[in-house]
Amino acid sequence: MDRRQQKTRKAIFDAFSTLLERKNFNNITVQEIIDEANVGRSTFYAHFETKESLLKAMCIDIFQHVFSDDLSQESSHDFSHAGHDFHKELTHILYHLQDNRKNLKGLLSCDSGEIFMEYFKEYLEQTFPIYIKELHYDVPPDYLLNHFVCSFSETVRWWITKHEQYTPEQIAAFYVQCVMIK
Amino acid sequence: MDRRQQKTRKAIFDAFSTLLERKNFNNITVQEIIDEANVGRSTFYAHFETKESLLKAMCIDIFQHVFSDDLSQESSHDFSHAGHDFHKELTHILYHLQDNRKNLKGLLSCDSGEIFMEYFKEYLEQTFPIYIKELHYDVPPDYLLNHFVCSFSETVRWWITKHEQYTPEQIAAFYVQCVMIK
DNA sequence: TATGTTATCATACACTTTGTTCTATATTTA
DNA sequence: TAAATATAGAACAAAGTGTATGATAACATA
Repeated sequence: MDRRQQKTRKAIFDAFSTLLERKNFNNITVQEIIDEANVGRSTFYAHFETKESLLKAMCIDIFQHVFSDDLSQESSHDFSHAGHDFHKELTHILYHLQDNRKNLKGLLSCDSGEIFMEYFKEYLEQTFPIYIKELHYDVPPDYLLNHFVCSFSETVRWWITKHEQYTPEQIAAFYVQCVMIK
Repeated sequence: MDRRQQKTRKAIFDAFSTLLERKNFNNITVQEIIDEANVGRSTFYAHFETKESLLKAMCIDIFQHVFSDDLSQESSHDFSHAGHDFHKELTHILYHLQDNRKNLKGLLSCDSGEIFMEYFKEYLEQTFPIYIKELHYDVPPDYLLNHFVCSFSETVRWWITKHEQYTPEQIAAFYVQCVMIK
């Protein structure tokens, strides 16, 4: 990739991130991003079709780091250890998210929040099934998956936006305690 | 209230509802609402400041019906009956929501979904505490409340948008089973 | 019924934002 | 070095927003 493209892309990402700390996604204009990034108008549109494309690209960027080294490949998944592995995987994800908390606070603000959460859930829907497939609830399987996925993503939102004082381990413990019937 | 105002308000609400069935909130323009409602431009702005105000007004309208006759006033709240009352209250809310499912499907579509969900959660946050105050989890109280509220609102979204075949009783049962540790 | 009040309509308007197109310039790659 | 490519900057059309105006119609009330 051309160094110029890399620099431009980074400048736009950084500018977007800076703006997200100050204001809602919907109230940020392309012009502001351009000014903050110190980049030409046509240059921005050479990289991203719309403001939404930029948001999506940033989400994908974050999730690539969070879900790249997949713990589910590393550890055993006997039924007996399922709870323990699940807890480990969650903590792992939470640590990666904590590294991005500066960006996440902006992404989770009001309007862009829904978009971020949608992508987040997509990843979780791929990750969670192996951990909950052994559970026997009397509910439709896709309801159960939705419940686990939504509860966790909302836990993350609760943590990042309002309760940063807790550690990833604590957050994982809160979640598991509420969601796992013993 | 002037009959003309009532008629205009209803026309705008109906138009908005119709448009929400066809397209996302963010892609609906004020001009489209005006055309569909067959109402003058300045008339629209005499009623609502922005498109978002209209959305908010519609949400409030729905929730007024859903949460108006508050079951929590009617029934006993001994600890022993808490579970039963909670189930009854949930079913009651779900029936009201089912009556509005035509509007809700539109409101829950992508972009406006977040806004609807926010208001919905505000109401639930007022309704739920009495039902969960007796539960003793080792998690922060506001995390627990957030967990119950989010799980239920996401249950509603799951139901309205994708699984309308279930009855309110079934949905309430799914939720309670997943959320209540026995 | 007569009268003052108020909501509506239609139009026009200034303003903001968007996304495209163009050319000259600078940077990169081979 | 030469060809290819990314950028800056400006200009542009198009779409949407919210406001202001005066004429008309519907309303409430005495």
